[in-house]
Amino acid sequence: MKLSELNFPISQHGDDCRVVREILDRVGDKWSLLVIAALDEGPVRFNQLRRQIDGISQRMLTITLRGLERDGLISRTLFPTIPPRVDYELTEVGRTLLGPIIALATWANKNLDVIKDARQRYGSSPEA
Amino acid sequence: MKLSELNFPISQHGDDCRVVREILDRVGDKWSLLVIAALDEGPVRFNQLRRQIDGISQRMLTITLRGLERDGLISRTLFPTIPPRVDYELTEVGRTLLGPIIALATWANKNLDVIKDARQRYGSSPEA
DNA sequence: CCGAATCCTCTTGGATACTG
DNA sequence: CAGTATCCAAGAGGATTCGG
Repeated sequence: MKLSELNFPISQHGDDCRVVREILDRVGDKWSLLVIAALDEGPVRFNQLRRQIDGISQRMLTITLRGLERDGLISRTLFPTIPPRVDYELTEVGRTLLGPIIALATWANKNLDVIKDARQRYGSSPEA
Repeated sequence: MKLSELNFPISQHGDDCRVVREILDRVGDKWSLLVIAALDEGPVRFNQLRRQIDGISQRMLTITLRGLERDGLISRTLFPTIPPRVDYELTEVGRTLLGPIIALATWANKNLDVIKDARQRYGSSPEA
């Protein structure tokens, strides 16, 4: 399959761009895919997510979760207990994103070493 | 398949992150995937790419191409003619990325409308 | 525990002008 | 044609502090 076959309604020339771009604008940020990946196995609480993702700040976790909720990819459930408890969970739509993510992750697992090697060589060739 | 099954050598808890993150750090920028997509059908020259991608600046095209070349995803061929001519082409490794990209693009085509609708509703609920 | 608000820094990336 | 170099604006994102 060619990428150009994907944009039936939209483009004529190189607008393969548009579609790819629009996804990247959603999930291409620093944390979105990680949050989705972290929700792979079921509902998770806020601070649990925070520990799980490692490196994410409270602020960015909140922002990322809001964005994903806003786009209908995750759902937020508040238990009005004291202290409060909030569960985040993938929606039906959100779960369908796991496929592409796994495809990317699998690719990464296979090719990360190759890429790192390539970078090594590239970095050492200009000099010396 | 679960995402957690992917990280055989690396992690123990939520480090599903690492792998996904490392790819995103490579191709998650504003232009990399678009350049790769643009090279889908074969070798392309610099300014041809520039027109094809639409919106990319000369500077960013150069930077993006260097990065992808450095990582061994594309190859650069210089024809020392006057005026000079440079062809960019996906490498073997680079072509394998087309699969995951297409998976993402396909997902986007299916779900972009759903996402936009979700955002509409989300935006209108707080107020009113 | 969950989150909002403020501040401040660093990176990304666009515009422009110049070279071989 | 195919870049490189410089300048600059905008935004992403971290640290910290406060609130329910």
